[in-house]
Amino acid sequence: MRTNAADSLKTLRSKGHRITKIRSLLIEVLQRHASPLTVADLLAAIRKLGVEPHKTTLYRELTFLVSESLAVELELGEGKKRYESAAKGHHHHLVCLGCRTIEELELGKHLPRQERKIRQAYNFQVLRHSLEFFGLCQNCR
Amino acid sequence: MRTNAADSLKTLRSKGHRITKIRSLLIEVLQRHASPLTVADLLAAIRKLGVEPHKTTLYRELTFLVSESLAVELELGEGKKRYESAAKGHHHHLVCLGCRTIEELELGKHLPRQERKIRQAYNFQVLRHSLEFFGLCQNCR
DNA sequence: GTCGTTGCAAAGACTTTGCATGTGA
DNA sequence: TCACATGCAAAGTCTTTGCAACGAC
Repeated sequence: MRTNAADSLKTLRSKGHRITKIRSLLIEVLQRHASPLTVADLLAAIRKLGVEPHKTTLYRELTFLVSESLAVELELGEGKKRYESAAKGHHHHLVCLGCRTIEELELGKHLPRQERKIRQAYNFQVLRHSLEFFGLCQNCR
Repeated sequence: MRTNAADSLKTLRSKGHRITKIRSLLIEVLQRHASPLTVADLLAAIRKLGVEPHKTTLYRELTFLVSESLAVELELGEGKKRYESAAKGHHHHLVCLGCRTIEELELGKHLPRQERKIRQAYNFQVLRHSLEFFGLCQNCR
C-alpha cells in the first residue's frame, strides 16, 4: 500500500487514464504533505509550483483520485472536506482545537479486532473507519 | 450524564436561559431519536409537531445547545452536520454506505486507554474523540 | 420593561453541473 | 484523431450575519 507518486501514475496509466500536469502535481502534493489538505490548500500548493488549475478541476480530480483509491477524503468537523494520499497507509488524527494543527497517529490493532466483533455482533460489514481525537496540543495547553 | 429533556430544561433555566417553545421541542426531538439528525431532519420533525421554526433559528439554537453541552455535533462525510442529544452518553456509529442508515454502537474501554497513551506519547490532551465505522448493513450486503 | 430569542432577507462558504474548448496517447 | 481532461459560468446546498420584531420572565 505504501507507494510513491510515480507508482500511482503508473497504475493510472495502466488503467487507461491520462497523465496530465494537474493530475501528477496533485498526486505529488498530496504525498508530500503530512496532514490532510483542503481544496483551498491544494490550490495554493499547486499555484506555488507555477500552475493555475481551476478549482472545479481540483474538485473533479479529487473525486477521481478517491474513486481510484489513491486519495482519502475526510471531514474534521470544519464543514469542508480534506484529502490525503492513500499511499500513506491507514492512520488516525489528532486535531488541536486551539491552533487547528492536525497530527497523524498510528494506533495498535485494537480496531481491526473491534471490527471483527462488529461483524459478528451487529451483522455489519465494516469497510473502513475514521477515528479522530480532538483536544489541545502542547503549545495550546 | 444520562438525563431527560426536563432535566436539560431545568439546567438551562438555572443558568438564566429562557425556555421557549422551539428550544424545548428541539431538545425533545433530539432525545427521542436514536440516530443523529441533520438540520433538515430536525426541521421536519418539529413541523410534524405543529410548529414552524425558521431554519436560521435551528442553526442558532443548535450552536447554543452544543455550547451548553446538551447536544453533540458530528460529520459523517456527507458535507453537512448532524446533531444528537448529549444525554445519550458517548458512543460511536455504524454508517451503512448502502442505505445511509446510522446505527449506534457502544465500544469497550479501549479508547480511554488509548487516550491516556496519547497524552503521554504525543503530549496532547484529548478532550473528545469521534469514531465511525463505514460499511454495509445486513440488508445492503 | 428588559433582554434573550425569533424570523426574514441577504450574503458567504463550499461544492456540483453543463457545455464548449483543449490536450494526452 | 478522439475520448478524456480542463476552464468557465452558473447554480445548488449548507450555513452565517445583520437587523427589526417578538415574547419569556
